[in-house]
Amino acid sequence: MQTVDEILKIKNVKNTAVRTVVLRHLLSQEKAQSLKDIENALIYTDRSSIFRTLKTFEENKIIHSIEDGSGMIKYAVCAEGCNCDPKDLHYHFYCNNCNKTFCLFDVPFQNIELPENFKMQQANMVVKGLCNNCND
Amino acid sequence: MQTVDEILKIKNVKNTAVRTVVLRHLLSQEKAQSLKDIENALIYTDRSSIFRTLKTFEENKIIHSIEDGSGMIKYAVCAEGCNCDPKDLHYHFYCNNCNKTFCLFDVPFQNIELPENFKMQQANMVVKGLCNNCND
DNA sequence: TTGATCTTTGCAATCGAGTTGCGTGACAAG
DNA sequence: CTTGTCACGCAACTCGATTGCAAAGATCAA
Repeated sequence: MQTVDEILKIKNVKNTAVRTVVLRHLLSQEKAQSLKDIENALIYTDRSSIFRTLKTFEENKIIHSIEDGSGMIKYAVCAEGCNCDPKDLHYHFYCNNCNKTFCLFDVPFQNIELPENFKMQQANMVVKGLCNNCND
Repeated sequence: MQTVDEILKIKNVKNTAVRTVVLRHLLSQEKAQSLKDIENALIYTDRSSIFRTLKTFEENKIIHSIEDGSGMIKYAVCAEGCNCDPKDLHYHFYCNNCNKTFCLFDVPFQNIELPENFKMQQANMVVKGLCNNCND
């Protein structure tokens, strides 16, 4: 696992106090985090600062965002070497019971045969159901 | 194509003035519609009435909702015989240029191998890119 | 038909996630 | 030291989604 400093350096993003704590928090979580999640975890950091930090991270492909249908955008750290190209896509899983969102890096992402003359640039794939903790 | 009356009857939803115009509008569009789209099209119908109508339609599986990342939930009429089960799932396509959302009923939806003990109940699959009109 | 009851509708208000404007302070270049 | 750029925190705002409430309409039993 790369460190906060290494990631920021590789992605050419200047290191600041807020960026460090936000990225450290994201790395420490196994589930994708919403702005509110981060806000609640980092009570001394302002919401708008976290917001702008997330935008910066997303622009620089440090994190990617997921629309899981919860009404809040979730963010997760990109895998090493990810460029957020179609080839880097992966499925997400949203648990209807515990409301957590996982990146399914290990589930193969198959090619989708689009209709004539449609071009894929990105995708947001969310499978919903029960996660291993909630599925009895 | 089924008529508005037939669909409401099959799905056991009482026919009312608002329901008729909303469903008729949805049927007439080839793209998924947001609440605002419908509001703009049906200028004599109140937003909250449309909103509650959409909720009713969704509960009764007349329509399904799509989170395409535009920030607005889009709605489209379910295909005939759809029960909104995993087997009825299909991909959606969001055009980054014209901001329209299509149901890709003809694109086969493959089984996804979830990790051990994860259970799929629904899915929200959105491919983003350029549609046939916008892809030069 | 009448009255009781339940549902639908329209209006206005509220909620909440996301976003922006602005002033301050830190840091860097010259 | 001066100047410029950038990050930060605070407060305000935007806008789609949602709800409370009362009036209008539908339903049903007598």
